[in-house]
Amino acid sequence: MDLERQAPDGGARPTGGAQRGGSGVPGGRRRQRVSMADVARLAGVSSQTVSRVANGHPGVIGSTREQVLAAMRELGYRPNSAARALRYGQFNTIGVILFNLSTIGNSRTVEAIATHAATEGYAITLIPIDVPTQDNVLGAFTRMGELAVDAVIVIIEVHLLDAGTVTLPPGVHAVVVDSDAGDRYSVVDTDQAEGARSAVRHLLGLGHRTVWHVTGPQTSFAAQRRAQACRLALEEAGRPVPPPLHGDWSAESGYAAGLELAGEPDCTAVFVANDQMALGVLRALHERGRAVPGHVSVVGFDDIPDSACFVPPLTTVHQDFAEVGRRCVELVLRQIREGGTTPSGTDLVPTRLVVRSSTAPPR
Amino acid sequence: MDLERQAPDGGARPTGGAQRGGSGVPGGRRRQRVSMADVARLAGVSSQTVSRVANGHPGVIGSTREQVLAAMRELGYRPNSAARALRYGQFNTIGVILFNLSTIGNSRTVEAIATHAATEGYAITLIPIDVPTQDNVLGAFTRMGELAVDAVIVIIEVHLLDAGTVTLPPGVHAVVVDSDAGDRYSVVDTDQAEGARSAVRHLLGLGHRTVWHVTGPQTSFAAQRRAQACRLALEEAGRPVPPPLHGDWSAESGYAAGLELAGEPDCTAVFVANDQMALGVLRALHERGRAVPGHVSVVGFDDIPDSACFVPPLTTVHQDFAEVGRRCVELVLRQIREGGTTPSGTDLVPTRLVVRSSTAPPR
DNA sequence: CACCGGAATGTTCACGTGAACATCGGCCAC
DNA sequence: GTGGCCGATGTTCACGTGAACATTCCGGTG
Repeated sequence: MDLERQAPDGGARPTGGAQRGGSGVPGGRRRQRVSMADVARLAGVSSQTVSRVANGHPGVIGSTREQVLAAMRELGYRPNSAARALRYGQFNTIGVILFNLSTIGNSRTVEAIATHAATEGYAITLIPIDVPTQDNVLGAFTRMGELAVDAVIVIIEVHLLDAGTVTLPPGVHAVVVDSDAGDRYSVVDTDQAEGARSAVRHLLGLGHRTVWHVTGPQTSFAAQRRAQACRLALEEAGRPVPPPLHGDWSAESGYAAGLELAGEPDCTAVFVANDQMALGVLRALHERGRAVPGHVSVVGFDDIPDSACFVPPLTTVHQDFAEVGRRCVELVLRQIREGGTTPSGTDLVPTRLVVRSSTAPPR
Repeated sequence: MDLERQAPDGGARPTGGAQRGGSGVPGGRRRQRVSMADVARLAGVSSQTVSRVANGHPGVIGSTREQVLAAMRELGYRPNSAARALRYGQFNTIGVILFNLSTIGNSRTVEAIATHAATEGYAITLIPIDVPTQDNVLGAFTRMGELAVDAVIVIIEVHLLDAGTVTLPPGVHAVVVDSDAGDRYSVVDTDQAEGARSAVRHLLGLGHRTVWHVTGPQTSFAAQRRAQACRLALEEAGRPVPPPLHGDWSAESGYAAGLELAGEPDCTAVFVANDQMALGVLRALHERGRAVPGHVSVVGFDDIPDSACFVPPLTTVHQDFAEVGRRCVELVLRQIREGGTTPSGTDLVPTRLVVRSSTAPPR
């Protein structure tokens, strides 16, 4: 490979036209990068001057700059980020470790992270984890260390199976999404508790005596917090707390819970921990002839786009995933730039109750 | 060079404890990487020997290897991928350019790409595009060129606004998902036509006279192909072709189309181009008192997990996004490894009709 | 006992970039 | 006229790695 490159380099390259053919290579030859030295040779300057032009440094006279720019264009020069990274010890890349990209919330968050990072000149490197164990997270972290990454964002909404919380190597810039590691890392999260509370209060405010709850998987921090806030809100209001039903975020599990709820004659209001399970609940209630919101009111969580088209359109708690992603990037960049202390604490993104047609006063 | 480095290094570093603190840096000092030279010094060998151990090369005697490994562990050494990339001209990273990660299909595909790439030792670098113009794609491509990327996977299911198809710089390893660029690039895609055909045939087979169609956005290749295949299947069977209704993938737009369909008394069967719009159609039909599948049969496309919990559970065409992602990675890796010609052509992933309760013979 | 071969290890260097320093030339003040 | 200064450009070198080549040391062979 190097032989192949150096032969044309010394001989043919500086002759502009020939180089052009070599770089474009429609034929499918291995792409061969153009270096500063190539540009310098064509422009008749030193490679340092090319570097100065490339980085917009002052001290290059106009005519020289023009020559260099022309040479860059002609050769199709692009800086080599590996060399830059080596030089600077900085990579302009943020690593994202996550479990399960198939969740609407997670993919939204990742999208926001990527978009926001891009505007700041950072790229995103993604490492998915199939099974969320402490070992796997650490393994991903090691890979991140080997990769060109300046900081890491960890999106793992699930309790780690073999340890209570995520433990990261110290001294690494990191932000954790949706976890309770707030005392050790920067955490960004939706304000789960406030969201759940607003859902419960909405239902109580309509006149329901109490609110049943369908939880997410017990391994999920978010599910836990929503369930807890739901219970607290009921207790605060002095209402009885019905036993929670457990789901796993899937519509299927919501359906199962809904079938049970349909068998509870005094159940008039349900707060479901996410919209997909709410879809299952709606189906079950419909199949069992329990009208929504006539007999039973239902509130979801997430406000996925589809929820406006459920039958009936779902009252739900809106989560601002984009904002979560944005704040992650901001926090991480601040850490990188200030170079320093990992500020710990939790940054809560507020929610908003979206009232549609699945809730009404009890009859 | 070596003078400056050896002075502090030779002095302070090898003292294990101090170094440890320097590397871990809970205090917040800028993280300073441990290099091969550091390990070599501690182990009392040359850095080349460390390199040999790190890469599992033969020709290192057991005792030496052990010493080096111990030193690595003690210092927490991790190879610097930027330097490796510079050395090899290879980055072990695949770039993914995509428009809209919020689609279930896209996020699934990306997840599969990331997972599969990870098992092959490749990481994923993500660049999202907010508006799918040719310029933006080229811009993303330029960024990819600057970044450490060996190949690119382009996931853009939308016609580019200012040009018919995606045009990529020649001579770059690339795979395109869901596009018609099959004559110039490797393309991986779900077999849209076969899927649409199976949906239509299913409905005709149940005895429906013809099938109405709700399309996706007209800018989408996939939507186009599904619509075309739907029309062809009807024509082949000698059936009349009702005018297609146009949606934009969203449940909302499906709802609008559904309201129109509810006003067509002779409409007994609908093929909707994706499940989310089908959700809207179901809602509209329900609100207008058109029973599904009693009066109207509905078939979707995608088989998103929720569709099993629609009311009624949706008959739909299953898309194997994971397989699409897997094949993308395979193709791209083959191109990287064979170093050569971009094989063009289209690799079609088959679909599967999943029959649930939203279809029945006409009354 | 000189010599050879091969295994273990060390030394040199290049990858592309950019900071630090060196050089060169012109212009101004004395 | 000469010294000094400043602005434009060139030269050197290190970032961390690993291939290629060099060296050392050993046992074995003639």
